[in-house]
Amino acid sequence: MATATRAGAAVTATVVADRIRQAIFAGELVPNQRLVEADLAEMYGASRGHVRTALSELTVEGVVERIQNRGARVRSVPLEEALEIVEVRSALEALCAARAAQRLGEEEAQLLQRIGRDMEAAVEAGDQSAYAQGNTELHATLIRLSGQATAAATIDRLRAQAVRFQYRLFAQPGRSQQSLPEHLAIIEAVCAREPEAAASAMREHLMSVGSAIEASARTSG
Amino acid sequence: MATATRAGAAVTATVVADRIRQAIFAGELVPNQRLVEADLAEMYGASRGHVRTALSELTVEGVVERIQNRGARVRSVPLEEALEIVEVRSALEALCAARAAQRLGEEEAQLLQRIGRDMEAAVEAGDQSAYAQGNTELHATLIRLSGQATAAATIDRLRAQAVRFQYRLFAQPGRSQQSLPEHLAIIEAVCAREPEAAASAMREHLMSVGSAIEASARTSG
DNA sequence: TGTGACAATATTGTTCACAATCAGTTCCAT
DNA sequence: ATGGAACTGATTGTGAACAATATTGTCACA
Repeated sequence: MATATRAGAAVTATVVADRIRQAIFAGELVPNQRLVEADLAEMYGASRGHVRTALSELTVEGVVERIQNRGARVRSVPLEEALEIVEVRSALEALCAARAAQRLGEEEAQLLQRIGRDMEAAVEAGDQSAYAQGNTELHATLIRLSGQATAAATIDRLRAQAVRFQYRLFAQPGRSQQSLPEHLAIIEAVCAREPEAAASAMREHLMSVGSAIEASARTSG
Repeated sequence: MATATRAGAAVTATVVADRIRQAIFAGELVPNQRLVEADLAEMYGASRGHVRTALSELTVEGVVERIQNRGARVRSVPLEEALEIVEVRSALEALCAARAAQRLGEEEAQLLQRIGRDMEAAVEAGDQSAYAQGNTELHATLIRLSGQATAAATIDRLRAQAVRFQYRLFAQPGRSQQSLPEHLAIIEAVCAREPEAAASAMREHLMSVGSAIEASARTSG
């Protein structure tokens, strides 16, 4: 159980919302888990009112589900919706990849290539954690380089919703071997400043992610 | 000033949020207009607490802006961001158009063609309002036929943010003449069950919308 | 006339107590 | 034993009171 924050600190609704989001992301709060207002208030050292508005905000974001008079729980995203989310992400990240290819400077190109080499090394060394980190870094970097703040915010929210399925993916054996070439293809296309090719490569990669999620869910329940 | 809702009715936070959203959409609340909690509470017959959480939710959605201790106001979306929104919509609606083309039944095809004829007739008759209605119906129908609930929700939210710019667009003389063929091209591609062509046509159309918004904003302020 | 300090007002932020509701349990009549 | 009505404990929903903060208005003084 987490220790309460030091007394007297202003724990506003936004802070509570961040903590809960983070806890869901870290797997400390699992889907369908009940979120009792009083418990959260004590846990984070906030008033119940703040917890309440935090839960309202998280409901709008789609990570929490509320039922009248029955409280809030971590929303359980069904497989079907997770696949939809991947499709939407595919469209948006393809846009970002294309824009990144258009705006790419020499320095940024080297950064992307460095990330590619790290991922390659991680696969060779069999270091899953390093590979996962490289994956996150690559996607985040491309989104950042695209300069599309709106797309970035949208993607962030969608990812937060489907976080459960992301985890399963990296646990899948042989997954990194399959996705590495896809990632390298994206990097290559972006560094070649070819927007169309970059978008294609990203779409192809996320289509493969979708298939992997589906396969993983169908077998492991 | 609007009359208060009948006393005793349960005016929950969600209802207040809907009303405010609607008021912004209808242009009754303009960008940068201050949203004083007590006023809204009286106007909608809700308690201040409900108004407060409604404002929190709308802030998350991006239609309202809040500053600590200084209250809420209707967020003024800058041109730059509006153009970003159009780009993101372009990516998402292209996805929807493609999916709609894949899933299209005979009945739905006839519906689309009917909408197309209506829009054509509206342009010939010079009926701006009918054309705008057809435009809304076409986009909404394609999104619905795509079966992509996630994309639909995302597009809805984005449109709510940029509503101010939509208005200007229809006021622009000759705008319908330009966009009609784009709309017809979308309908044709979808009815031909060609996903790629449908996506292309939609992208092209929204690119044109982007240009028109930019032109309109640069000249009129 | 302009400027700064100060007071008055308006508005938002926070907490708390109480009402409403629900799930589970007990108990009674059949 | 079984179905259902009433009870109980836990939890959420609601509104109002109070505190904190920003904005506006006032006035003395240079």
